[in-house]
Amino acid sequence: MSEAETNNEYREQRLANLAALEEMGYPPYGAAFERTGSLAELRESFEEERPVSAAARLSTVRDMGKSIFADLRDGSDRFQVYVQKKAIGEDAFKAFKLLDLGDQVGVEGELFVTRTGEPTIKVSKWTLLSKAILPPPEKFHGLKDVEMRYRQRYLDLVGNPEVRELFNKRSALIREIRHYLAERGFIEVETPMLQSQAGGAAAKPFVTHYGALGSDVYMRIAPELYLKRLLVGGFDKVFELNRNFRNEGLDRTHNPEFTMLEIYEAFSDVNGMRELIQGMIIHVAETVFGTLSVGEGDTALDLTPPWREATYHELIREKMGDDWFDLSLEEARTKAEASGLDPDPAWDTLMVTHEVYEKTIEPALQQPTFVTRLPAQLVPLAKACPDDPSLVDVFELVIRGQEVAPAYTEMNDPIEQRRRFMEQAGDDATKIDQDFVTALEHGMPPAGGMGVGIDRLMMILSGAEAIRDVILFPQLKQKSE
RNA sequence: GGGCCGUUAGCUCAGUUGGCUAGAGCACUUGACUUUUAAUCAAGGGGUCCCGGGUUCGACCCCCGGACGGCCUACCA
Repeated sequence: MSEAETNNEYREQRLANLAALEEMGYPPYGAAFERTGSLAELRESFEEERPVSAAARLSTVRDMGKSIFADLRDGSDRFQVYVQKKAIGEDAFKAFKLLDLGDQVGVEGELFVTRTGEPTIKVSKWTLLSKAILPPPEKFHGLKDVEMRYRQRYLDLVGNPEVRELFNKRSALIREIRHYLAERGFIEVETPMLQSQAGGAAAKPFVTHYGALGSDVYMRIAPELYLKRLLVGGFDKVFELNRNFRNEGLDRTHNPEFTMLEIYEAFSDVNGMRELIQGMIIHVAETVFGTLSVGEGDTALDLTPPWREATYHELIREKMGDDWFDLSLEEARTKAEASGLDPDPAWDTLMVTHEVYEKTIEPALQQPTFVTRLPAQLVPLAKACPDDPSLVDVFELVIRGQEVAPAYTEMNDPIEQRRRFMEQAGDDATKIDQDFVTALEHGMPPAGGMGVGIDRLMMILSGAEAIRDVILFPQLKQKSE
């Protein structure tokens, strides 16, 4: 798609207009331009006969012969300008007619209200700021082609104001999260994205090569093991809000690079994390979206606290019957199959149970739910429940069927941690992060920790159906010739 | 990775049981118009019907292969 190179009538016409404007003394790519404010600010502070200047993209033109109405559009609003031949002179008027939709222009003039009640700038002088050589997308329907919307997101943003609004909200959400955590004494840190061991989760990493060291390095799949090192170092409230990379499939809820917030608090535990995340999500819902309810009808979401809390076992029993955990493997498998699942013959009871959870229970948890006390085998970096060593002291916050935030009372026993790593790595000591275990051996305080998928949180709060709708430039395949 | 669906003008979309010059709206060009706002009116130009191959007297349409996208599915702490 090299349409910039395509010779089409639009481009040629616009280049001809550019040349003509240049000839008339309008350099096509102007310099800084002093504006009274954004178009939204002009509208808010409207006052008749006030002299103002504005700069924005030309979005529609209504040519009446000796006068022209045109709309300017910027990231904030639309505003009408009125250009009169008599007012700006014959040459400037003639030149204005050489403008094309999409051109960036600056105008100076006086505010007034038209006969039909439209706030308008009566232009006394105009400046060309940037000539658009390619035409904008269709003005009424906007840009629909999803592929172009993602590949040329700038066109999506120009043509579809609701998209721009969504990304404004994403920015506000991130700002409010940082604000919320800073207010509670957390400091933001930056830990390596290039790691020699990709730890902290169990996903396939991207591998790249570091030439100067002559060795392969991995893009991080999680910052967890570095943040915990900082707990050892005495930072007692830390968070990192940045990208993780996972070399896995691409679908409606997965992008290979995604934004993760990880939070660790020394001397706290999973209960502290529960208070923190509930308060944080309510805070951003209120400040950014102005409401604790999202959507309507069957899928309406209500974030009013307190949120439901249920143990993993309770949810399983609720769905599969009180006797589920007394069943033999065969009986469990049969019952799972009766629920429409297809358990792998090699699986044990734990795996069959987890399949039931992931396929039938989690997706059905519409309202915010803290799922607690998960089987220890599923979570190697969490501490066991004091009353039951087969369970870990964790929660997974599920909203709208999606896992938004897993939180743990963190494992800080170096001996137990090494044992679990070895188990996970199939006893291959080269695959475990020895430096991390060494850090634990120096003594990590008891702590609560949590990861929050920011893209998914954004999807939930905005009602977006696909992760690529909340990521400015989602991963797409490269076009090959 | 597998299945289904889609790709027609710059954009948004019609359409053809396989037929002769492939349509509309916006956009563009020319003309008219000093309060319009998806301005209006008149005239006009614009197409590799995603790409490659096949069948056919004839393919945008049917068949095979491919690219890209969407949905579902699989994988994914």
